[in-house]
Amino acid sequence: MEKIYTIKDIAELAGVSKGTVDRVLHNRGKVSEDALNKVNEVLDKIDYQPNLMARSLKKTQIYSICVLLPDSASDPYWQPCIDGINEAKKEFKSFNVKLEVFLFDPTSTASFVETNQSVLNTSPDAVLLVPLFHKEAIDAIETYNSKGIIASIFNNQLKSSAIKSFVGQDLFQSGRIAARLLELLLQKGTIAIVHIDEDYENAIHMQEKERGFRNYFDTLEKGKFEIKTFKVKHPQFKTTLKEYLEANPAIEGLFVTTSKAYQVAKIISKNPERKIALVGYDLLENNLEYLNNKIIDFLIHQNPKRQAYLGATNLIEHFIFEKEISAEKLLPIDIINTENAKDYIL
Amino acid sequence: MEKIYTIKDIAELAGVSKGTVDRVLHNRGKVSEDALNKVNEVLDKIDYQPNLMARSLKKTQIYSICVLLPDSASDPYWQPCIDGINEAKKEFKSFNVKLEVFLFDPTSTASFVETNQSVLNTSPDAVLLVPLFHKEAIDAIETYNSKGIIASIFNNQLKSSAIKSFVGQDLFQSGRIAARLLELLLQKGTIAIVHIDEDYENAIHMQEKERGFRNYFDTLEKGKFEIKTFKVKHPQFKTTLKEYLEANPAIEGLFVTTSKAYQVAKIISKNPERKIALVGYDLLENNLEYLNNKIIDFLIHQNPKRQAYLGATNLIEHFIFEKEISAEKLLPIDIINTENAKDYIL
DNA sequence: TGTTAAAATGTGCTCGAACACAATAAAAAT
DNA sequence: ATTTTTATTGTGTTCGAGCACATTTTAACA
Repeated sequence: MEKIYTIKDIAELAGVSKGTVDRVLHNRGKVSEDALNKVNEVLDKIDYQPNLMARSLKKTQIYSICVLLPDSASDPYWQPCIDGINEAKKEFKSFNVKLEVFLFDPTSTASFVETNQSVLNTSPDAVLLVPLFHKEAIDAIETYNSKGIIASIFNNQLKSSAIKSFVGQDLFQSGRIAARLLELLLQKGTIAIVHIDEDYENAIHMQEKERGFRNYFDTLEKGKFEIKTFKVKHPQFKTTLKEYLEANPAIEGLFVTTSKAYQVAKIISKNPERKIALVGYDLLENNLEYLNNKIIDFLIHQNPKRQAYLGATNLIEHFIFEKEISAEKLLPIDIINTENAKDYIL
Repeated sequence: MEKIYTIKDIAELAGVSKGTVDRVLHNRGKVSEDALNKVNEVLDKIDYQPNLMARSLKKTQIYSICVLLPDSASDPYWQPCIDGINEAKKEFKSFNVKLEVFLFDPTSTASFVETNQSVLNTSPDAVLLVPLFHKEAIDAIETYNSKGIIASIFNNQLKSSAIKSFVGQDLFQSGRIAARLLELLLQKGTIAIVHIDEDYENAIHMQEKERGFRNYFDTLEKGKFEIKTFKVKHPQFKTTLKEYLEANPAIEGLFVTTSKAYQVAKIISKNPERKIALVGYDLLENNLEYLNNKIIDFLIHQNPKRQAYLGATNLIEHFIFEKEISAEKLLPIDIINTENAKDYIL
């Protein structure tokens, strides 16, 4: 148990007043070289840890953090994010931080831009956002940056020097995991990657997952597996997938790169004689239902709640504990089957 | 943004002094009925949240928590626990808590008893321990309890009214997960549950895992799987398992209930013509090696680091934030394969 | 040498809760 | 009615950091 030093202790050891120590610690200047040396000598010798209670008690400034994410009314995937933010809120409610959530419509670029404008008008100290629209997100982040507002992102990776922090998963690896699972389920055969509900060109996450998935099979003994790709957007989805499967009777496995595996499961389950292995993403209620029916074999958990929570706490702790903002935090990629699913929902 | 009330605010609203408010809040008595009513009326109306910074700044009492766990020199499984404790230590170093680790020899009951005695001599405020020896653990916990020392456990479940908190996993469910994985790997056939390195009678975790494992297959269509059990303690282990497998050529899958799957993998790998599916526990380096060689198909992660961390923070937050101690915290049971293993190690 | 400006240093208050102690009011005893 | 006892209420200090302001020291100039 080492002694805990206070500013007063340091002042006494250095033979100066606590005002001077304070000036040295925050290098506010107005300190003679002589005094500076005396204080630094003491600081080198001891390990001074400022008392954070005292600091945050004194500081009256309230740090404001805005969180921008898609409205879960449009896509239930986002609900856990709000829960994660609320958890962070609760945990740090005693501190001088204000967390405010702004929702935008994930189907509308305009809504995203507008919401960013609203956030900008509150001139917060930091913004945590889901960069759903590539170009617009970059624009928004650069605007924040130019105004001295810290910008962090989560869920979707995005390369920009204006971004201070990213929380998410390694999507390439995520694709490899799906591949490994389908390998175990099938041993050999034809598998289709199914991209639904989003534009392939705009959805980097789909591309990365596909890359990882194919990469895994490329390193395997050749000839065992054949990998196809199937892309389709929502409205026409049902009939097209049905036709696609009928046209490709060799397909024994599907990898759905979005959280919409339940839609695929619905179609598969109509033809129970044809057994098709199915791996998808996210613990939506619809997905869990088909997981329990064993139509879906595995789900990969992207842990949106934890992503949001960590994104928020990373910023909060930066402000109140002066912690370094970690540039990248990759979450473990959880494999979910019928038996461990319930542990992850809460 | 609701207003944050202070004791001074309450005093003004109730028309009394802050000393009186303080006496009401901590019901230290010496308050007239009239004053009590006035203060309570205000308290009912507003949501008073004491400023924890101010409180812990004033309080000079240092809470002491002792952590008792097996020495990782005897079993590398325990190393992550120490890491978890250190993480908790670091996170709360500014607060008035002292975390002290005491190690015991997991192979020696006497060592466990002695270490508990040492802990008792420091008369801590709380103890967090791994109750490796059933009877002795109960005794120790009751002693702590009688002296007003809070006792929490992690890793191994133990039923006793003297225990304030348990952090761990649902071991029955854990067995079911292993079962589900082996079902997927084999479709049908003979599987053996392998209990090694510990006394089956004293190791409740083994029994629970076996129960869960068998329970899963009991609910399946009969006749597809046959489940056997194989128990052996360390020294004679190698030859006996080898003989057992030769005597039972039908066995196509093994479920190892301890962290020693690598020992089984070593034997299996000597005979590559015979393909045996293998599921075990814990991300020890030896296990990971065989996982990457695809001798081990899946590992189940018990997350000892997080168990220790949560056990510790649960107690810490009880002391400094007056949080309720949660009686039971069951961690998710992570499924690990070649592709997501590295995310869980850190 | 005296005066003024500038630089350096020290002092004292604040944040909110906790608690010791002083002050006041009410009740009891003379 | 006055003193003493007891019950109730209020005041003031502390914790450590941060910062405004007062004070002292040193340098610059007339």
